[in-house]
Amino acid sequence: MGQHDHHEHHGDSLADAAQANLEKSGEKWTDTRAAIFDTLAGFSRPASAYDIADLVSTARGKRVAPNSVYRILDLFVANNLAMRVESANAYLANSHPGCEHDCIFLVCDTCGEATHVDDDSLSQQVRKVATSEGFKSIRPVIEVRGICQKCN
Amino acid sequence: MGQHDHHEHHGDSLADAAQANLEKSGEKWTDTRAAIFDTLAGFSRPASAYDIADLVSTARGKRVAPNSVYRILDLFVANNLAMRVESANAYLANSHPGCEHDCIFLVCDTCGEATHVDDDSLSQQVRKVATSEGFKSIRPVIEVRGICQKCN
DNA sequence: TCAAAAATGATATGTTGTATCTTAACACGC
DNA sequence: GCGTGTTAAGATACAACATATCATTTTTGA
Ligand SMILES: [Zn+2]
Ligand SMILES: [Zn+2]
Ligand SMILES: [Zn+2]
Ligand SMILES: [Zn+2]
Repeated sequence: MGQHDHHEHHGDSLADAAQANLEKSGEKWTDTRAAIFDTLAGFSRPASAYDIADLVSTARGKRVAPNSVYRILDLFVANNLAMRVESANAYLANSHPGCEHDCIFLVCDTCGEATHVDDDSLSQQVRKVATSEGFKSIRPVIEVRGICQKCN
Repeated sequence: MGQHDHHEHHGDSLADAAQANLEKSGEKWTDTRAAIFDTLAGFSRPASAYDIADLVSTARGKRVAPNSVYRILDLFVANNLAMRVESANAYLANSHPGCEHDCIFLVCDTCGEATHVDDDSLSQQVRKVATSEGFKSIRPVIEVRGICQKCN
C-alpha cells in the first residue's frame, strides 16, 4: 500500500531520530521531553496524556503534571514526532519522524491496538475533496474503528 | 462527488423521516427523543451532548440529564439518525436518515461549522485498506480539520 | 553576574463520558 | 381495571480528557 520508502525506527534509534528532528526545528531535547517520548514510544497502543503522566512520574520518582505532558505532546505533534488518534483521545509515537505524510490508523475496539498504514493516494484524495470545498490548512483525520485480526 | 441520489430533509420533514426510520427498527419515538432530535437538528454545527442537554432542559423547563442525552444520541447513531464527529467530540443530525453510507466531515477550526460530504469511492477505499489488514466490523472515521471558505 | 526567555510545575477548573441505581411510563395477559 | 415484566428516563456520582493561569526553575547570552 505504501507509495514511498522510509525507515521504521525503533528503540534508541527512534529516540535519536526524534531528537534530531526536533532539534532541526530549533527546539530543545530536554530530559522531560526525552522521558515523555520514551514512554510514549514504549506503548504498543495509543496512550492518553494521563497514561503517560502516570508512567513518567513513577519512572522518575517525581511528578509530571498532565498539563506538562499535553504541552510536550502538542510540541511532538507539531513537529511530527507523534500523532494524535482522534477517535481514541490518545497519542502514538511516529515510527518514522522526518517522513511527513497523512497517516491512517486502524484501531481495534477490543484490544486497543492501532495499526499504522500509509496510503498517499488515499490521503491525497481526501485532501482534494477538502480543497474542492474551499478548505485551507487541511489536516486529514483518517481512522478506522473495528476488530483487528488477532481479536477475531 | 456524490455517487448516488438521496433526499436532503429539513425541519419537520427531517424529523418525520427520523421518526419513521427509528420506528422501522422497532424503537419508539418518545417525547424526549423527539426533543433531543429537534434540538440536534437545529444546530448548524456539531453539538456536544452537554449543549443539547442544556438547550432541551431550557426548552422544556425540565432538566434532562447528560447521561440521558448520551443514551439517546447513541441510539440515534446506531440507527443512522445522527453521526458522531470524532475530532469534535460532538454530534450532527443526519440530514438523510435511511440513506446509509460513510460520511466525510470537513470541520472548520475557526467557526466550528461542519460540511458533510459523501464520496462512496473514497470510503470504499478506506474500508478496503482496513479489510486487507484483517479488520472486521469496520467503521471508517473520515474527517478533515482546516479553515473553511467563509473563514478565509 | 545579571536579566530575559524558555521550560516546567502547581493548582484550579472546565469539558466530555460512563456507571449505578431509582423511578416512571408502557404493554399485555389476566 | 390490575398485577407484572419490560423499556425509557431521571438522579447522582464519578472517571477521563483537556485547558487556563500563575509561579518557579532552568537556560541563555550579553
Ligand atoms: Zn512513511
Ligand atoms: Zn484487537
Ligand atoms: Zn447520501
Ligand atoms: Zn469556518
